[in-house]
Amino acid sequence: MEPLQHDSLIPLYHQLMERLKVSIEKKQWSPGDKIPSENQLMDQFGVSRNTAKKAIEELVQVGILYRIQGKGTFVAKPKLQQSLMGFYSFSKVLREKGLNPKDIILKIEEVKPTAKIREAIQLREDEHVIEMKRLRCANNEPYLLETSFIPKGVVSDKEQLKKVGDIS
Amino acid sequence: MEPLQHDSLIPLYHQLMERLKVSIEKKQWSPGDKIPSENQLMDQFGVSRNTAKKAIEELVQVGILYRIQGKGTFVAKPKLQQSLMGFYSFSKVLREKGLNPKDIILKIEEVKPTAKIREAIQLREDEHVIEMKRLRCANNEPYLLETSFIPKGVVSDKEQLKKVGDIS
DNA sequence: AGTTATTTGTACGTATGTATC
DNA sequence: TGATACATACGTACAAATAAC
Repeated sequence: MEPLQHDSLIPLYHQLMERLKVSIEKKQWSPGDKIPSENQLMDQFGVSRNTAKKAIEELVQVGILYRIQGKGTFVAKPKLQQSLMGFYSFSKVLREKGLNPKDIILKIEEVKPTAKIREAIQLREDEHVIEMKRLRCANNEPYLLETSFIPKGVVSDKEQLKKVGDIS
Repeated sequence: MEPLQHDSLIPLYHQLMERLKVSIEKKQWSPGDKIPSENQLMDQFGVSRNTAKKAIEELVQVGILYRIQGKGTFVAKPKLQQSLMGFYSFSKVLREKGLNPKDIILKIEEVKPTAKIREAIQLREDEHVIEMKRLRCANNEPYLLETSFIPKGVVSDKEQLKKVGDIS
């Protein structure tokens, strides 16, 4: 492993961040795997613990890693999987902004898609979709009425979707 | 101003974060205002510069503050205004996750809402809505067909919405 | 059950670089 | 030029959670 460039214009923590990111993308570590501890990164890359920590925290921030005090730092689930969760979690963003959001699910049922919908969403003929109508609220004020057609393959069943809807 | 509790279970940077947040919510500072520098916060609250910085960075993270090197730290635009941008920027989240999202707007026009929609979204009788049909894609794969009815008051006109749609 | 080692979390101090004024 | 403010980076110490013995 080549050393980091301590005289570079690019901050050390950023260089380290990239190294870690690459290692994950190259599948050197898999989701759930423990990556080296801060102390180990210190030795391996010749940086201070603070710098190692900062690099890790950046990656935690973007959802690539997660940390458990006393245990270690681990590779998070792949981006796609995460973002599929995020698809239905607009309100999570709102909550992070302190907006106390609430989505009221008006309708949620499996339907046979019309030809038009099937074409738009590129489904096979036999695939079903779930239709969900949601009234999206922030601070108890509705702001958006939304109808979504979700390929059934994306979520295993209605219950799961409902659950996602709740936490979303 | 009461001092922070250095012996509390709640971390200092978290306490300071709350103080700053409250000051902003109480309108002691307005959007665009400069808040005290790290050094000033050090003196005012009796914490180290690192701790002051950490508190600020947390608030930057959630979009309450923003910083400009050499100038200072400033209060960001109100949350609601920000989140209204976020309403139509699912894809921003996806891009942050590296998913190269693209929303194809299939339809976008001003319509008279049906009574049902008007009731759901709590509109006055004379208010119009914008109907938007979007095909949401990630990595060139469509995953969701969405119909939204957006109160006209939320966005000034179709052009603005389209713009938001583009960057979203 | 208790002790120790490991790992992350918090907090301090210091120094230097970079951008703005 | 100098003063101010944020950015990066080092070091240190102790606390808290976990795991292993």
